[in-house]
Amino acid sequence: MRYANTHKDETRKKLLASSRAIAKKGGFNSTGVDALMSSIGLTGGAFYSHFPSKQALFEALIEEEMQNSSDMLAGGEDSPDNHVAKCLRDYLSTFHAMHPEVGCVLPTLGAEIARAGPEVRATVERALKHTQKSWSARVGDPDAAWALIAQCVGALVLARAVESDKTRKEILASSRRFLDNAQMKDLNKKA
Amino acid sequence: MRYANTHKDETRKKLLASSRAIAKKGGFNSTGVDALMSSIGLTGGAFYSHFPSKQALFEALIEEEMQNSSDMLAGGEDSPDNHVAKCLRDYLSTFHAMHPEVGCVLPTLGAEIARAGPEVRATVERALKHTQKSWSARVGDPDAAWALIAQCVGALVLARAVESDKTRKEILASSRRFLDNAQMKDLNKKA
DNA sequence: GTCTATATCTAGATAGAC
DNA sequence: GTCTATCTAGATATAGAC
Repeated sequence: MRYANTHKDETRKKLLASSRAIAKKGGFNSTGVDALMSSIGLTGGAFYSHFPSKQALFEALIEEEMQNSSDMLAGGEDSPDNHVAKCLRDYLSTFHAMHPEVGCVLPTLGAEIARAGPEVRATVERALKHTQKSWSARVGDPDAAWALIAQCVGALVLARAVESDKTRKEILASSRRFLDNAQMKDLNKKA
Repeated sequence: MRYANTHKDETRKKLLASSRAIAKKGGFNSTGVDALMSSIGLTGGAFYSHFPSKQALFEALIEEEMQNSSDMLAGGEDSPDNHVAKCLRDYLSTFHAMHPEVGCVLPTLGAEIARAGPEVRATVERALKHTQKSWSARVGDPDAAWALIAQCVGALVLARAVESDKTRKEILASSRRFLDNAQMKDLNKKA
């Protein structure tokens, strides 16, 4: 063979990594296969050795993204008591708002997910429920767990939709303070 | 003239109304000018008698949408004390989640707004601040006002991103209960 | 596995007839 | 103001050479 055993895997990994960033920044539909491939130094035609269609890439991409987010947010058994508070602080940061390419998929691709097929949405649902369950155990309130997730996603959407830095920061800070004031098991311990 | 004085205005109105629904349902970028025009019984070429570009339509559309939402959510001086609670109940309804075409723009087009120019985002910012100010006065807490808006938008994104009706309803109900339990001036009065 | 070339389709936008 | 026809550009996807 002209290429090493690991070559295909590595290309696929690079393609996924690069596509995730590009799609989160500019939208998935709005980005062409050529652009995705040239971002890893290849041409458009080579794409179809890795995925049967652009849609298949979307599915793989969302699965990977949700897996990552959900693992990070849910946290392990060894996570500190203030794990949720830490997640909220990071999620609701200016850095996150300013860098969609390395952030959560939901604020950027949520609408495209909503329009996607049942398999994609089932993947998203599984991951969300995983986070919600974990947070529910930590904060001692299943409703609050869903509400925290919603609050985070919504605040990011708003923060990115406004024009001024001032308002952006205000939205994020207000969300953080609001959640800090909510009485939940571990939220009031210092992050 | 071959067309009545009011003809152009009416066509423009119909175009805007139809485009709003279509864009909120399927995304703005993903929908072509031909589709928008044929939805009001015209052909693509006629579009450019009403807007200089597709982007100009987007700007007009977002402005109109945000104006409507913001007027509705902010409410007049004669609004009842439980105005905010009523808004939350309607916003966080299954009906809203199932009918993006007649709902708020932010959950569906928030990401596209984030990628748009400064003018569009400034419009959005103005409208959001209007709602926030009004709600802040009503609930007596500026942070809570931003948080409520974020919670609403985020919950809708999540509700539409999941696959099962059960989880969708759970997310919306949890958000409603969480906000009901938050102690704010008018939130605990029956909606 | 990747390349170039290409087929096919759809997009935004313009020109000129009516 | 709207139509048809068309230009140009970009998209997804395939074919065959290397």
